Amino acid sequence: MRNGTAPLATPDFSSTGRIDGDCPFTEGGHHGRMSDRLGRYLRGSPGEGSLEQRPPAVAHKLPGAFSGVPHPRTLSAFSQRTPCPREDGQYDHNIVYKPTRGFALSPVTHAGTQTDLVELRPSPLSESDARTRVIEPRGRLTVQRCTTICRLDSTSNDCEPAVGALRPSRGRSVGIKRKCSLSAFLFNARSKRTVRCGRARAQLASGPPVRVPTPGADTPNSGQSEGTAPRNGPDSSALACNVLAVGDLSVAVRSAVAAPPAQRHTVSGGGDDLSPTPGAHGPMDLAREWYNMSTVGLPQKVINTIQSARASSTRSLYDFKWRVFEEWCLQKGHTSFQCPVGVILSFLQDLIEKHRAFSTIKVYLVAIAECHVGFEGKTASQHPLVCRFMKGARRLLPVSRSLVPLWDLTVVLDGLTRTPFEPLEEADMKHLSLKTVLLLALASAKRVSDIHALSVHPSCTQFFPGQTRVLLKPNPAFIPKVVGSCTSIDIVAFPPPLCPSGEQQPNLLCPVRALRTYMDRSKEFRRNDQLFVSWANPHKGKPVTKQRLSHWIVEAIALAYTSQGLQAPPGLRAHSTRGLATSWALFKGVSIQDICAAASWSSPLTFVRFYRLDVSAPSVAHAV
DNA sequence: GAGTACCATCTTCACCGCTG
DNA sequence: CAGCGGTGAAGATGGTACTC
Repeated sequence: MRNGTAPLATPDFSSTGRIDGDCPFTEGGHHGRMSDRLGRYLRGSPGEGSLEQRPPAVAHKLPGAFSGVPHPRTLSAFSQRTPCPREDGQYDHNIVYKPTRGFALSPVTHAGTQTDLVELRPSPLSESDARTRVIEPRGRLTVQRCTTICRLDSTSNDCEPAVGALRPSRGRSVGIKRKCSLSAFLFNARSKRTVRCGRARAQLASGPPVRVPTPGADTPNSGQSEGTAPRNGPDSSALACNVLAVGDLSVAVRSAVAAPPAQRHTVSGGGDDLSPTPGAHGPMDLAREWYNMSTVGLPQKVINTIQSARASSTRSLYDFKWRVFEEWCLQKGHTSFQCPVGVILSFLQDLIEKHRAFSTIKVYLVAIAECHVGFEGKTASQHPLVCRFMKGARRLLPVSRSLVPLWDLTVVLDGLTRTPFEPLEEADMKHLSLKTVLLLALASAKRVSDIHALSVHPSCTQFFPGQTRVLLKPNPAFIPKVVGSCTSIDIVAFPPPLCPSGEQQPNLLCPVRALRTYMDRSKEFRRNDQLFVSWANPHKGKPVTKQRLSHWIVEAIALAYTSQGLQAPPGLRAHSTRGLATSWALFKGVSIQDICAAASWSSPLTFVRFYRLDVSAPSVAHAV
C-alpha cells in the first residue's frame, strides 16, 4: 500500500504466503505476531531493519478529476484519456444510469374537484433508481461473546477517545486528498501463526456490540461541508512513508391542501382517488405530493420543477416509504395524507419496534412530511410532538455494531494461497476473478463501487516495468459516492518471498500479480473495458454489476475458509473488507489521515464510528 | 438442478448545509 | 460551531431468468 507519497510496503511472505523468519512479525508482539518493527521499511537482516526514506512522489491533481495523480507519466496519460463508452453508448460502470425500471404509466385518477389536473401523463419522474445500502457495520449482530459489555452510548461524549484526538480543531473534517492504499498493512495482518492451532474462530464476530453515537446525535458533524480544502497533517506524509514502508411545501400550499376532509377525495372513490390502495403504485414518484401541489393551483410544469429538486432515486425512495405508510394507514383505518399526528407517531413507533435504524425512520418521516397536509401550516416533521419523538428515537436507537471482525483476515489470506486459488496460472477464471477482486478490495479498502469503476483502458490502468507497481484509476465517467473523494489506487508489488534455496518464487498474495494475471486471462474474452467482467456464459466478457462484484468478494472469503476445511462465518459482507483492512492498518500504525484518504472518508469520525474494528481483541489475538 | 447474473426492493451510510 | 434536518446514493438481499 502506498499513499502516493510513500512507497508501498513490502510484506515479506513466503511463497506459501507464510511469513518466514525474516518476517516483520514476531511471536512476541501483539497477537503474538506483531513486530515492533511495524511501520518501517525493512531492509537488511531481520534484526537490522533499516528505515528507508523514499523520495516522495509528486502528487498531481487535475481539476475536476480524481485526486492524487502521483506520477508524471500518469498525469500525461490521464490528460489524454478518453471515456470508455460501451456499445450502447453509455459509459461503463453504470455511470450513465439507465432507467432500471420505468414506472409504468397508468391513469392517475382521483375523486375531487381537481381530477383534471392529474390525468394520464408521462411521468416526469420515471427514472427511478432507488438504491439503497446496508452498510456492514450496522450492528445487527446478535452474537454476544462475553460479559464485558463495551458500549459507547450516544449520550456519552467520552465514548471514543480517539475521536476527540482525531477531531479537527473546529470540529471539521480533516480534508484528505492524498491517495493511498492499504495493502501493506493488510497483508501484514497475515501474521505468522500456527495454522489453526489453538485458533478460537468461534469467537470471531462474537464480540460485544459497541454503541456508537448515531450520526448527528451528541456528536459533532463531521464538518464535511468544508472538506474541500485538504488539510493534511504536516507530517502525515512522513508518517505514511515510515509506516507504509512496512509493509419543502409553502404554508399557503399546505393550508390550501389541508382542506376539510369532505372536500377531499376519499378512500372509497370508486377507483378515482389517490387514496391508499395496497399494492397499487402511483404513476409517478410522490404522486401524493404532486396532487397536493396541484390542488393549490400550481401549474404542472412548476410542480415538476419543484419535484425535480430531488434526485429520482430520492423521489423513488420517498414514494416507496409513503406507500408503506399509506398501506399501514389503510389497515388502521386512517387517511394517510391528513391523519392526526398520533397516527404518524404510532407508525414511527412501529418502525422502532421493528428495530429499524434511526436513519431509516428519519427517511420515513421526511417522506410522510412531503405528502401529508401538515399541521397548521407546518409540515408533519415540524410538529412539536414529532420533533420530540424523533429526539427520543435518536437516543433510543444508537448505532450499535460489533467491534470484533466478522471474519479472520489471516485465515482468508492463507486460503488465497491454496487451491483453488493457486497456482494462479492453473486456476480457473472464476477463482482467479474472485481472488483478484478480493485482494484488490483488501489492498485498497475501496468501496465495491470504486472497484467496479476501474477499467483496463490504458489511461486507467498502468503497470510499471517489471510489474513492480500498478496504478489504477476509475473510469473518468465514474461519479463516486462522495464526489471528489475518489482516488486512484496505487499498489506496489510485493517482493518475492525469501527462500532458503534462493529460488525466486512469486508472492502468492501480491495484488499486482493477481491483477496482471487476471487482465491477461480476461483479455481473451472481455467485451468491455470494465476491469471485472463475467466469466460465465451467457454474460461472459460483459461487465459485471456492483452487486455481482459484492457477491464475488463474499464468495472469495467463504471459499478461502472452505478451502481449508473451515466453515465460513455467516453474514459475510463485501463491505466488511473496508473495515477490516483499515482497522488492521490503524492497528499497525498507519495514520488516521492516510486511512481516511485510502478509504475515501472525509472524516476520521466515519472510520471510528462505523468501521473501526478491534483487531487486537484478545479473542482475535488468540485465534490468530 | 446448479450456477450465474440481473432487477427490484430495502436499509442506512455519508454528507451538505441551515439554524440557533 | 454543535446539532440536526434533509438528501443522494451505496450495498445487501430476495426473486427470477437464463444457460448448461
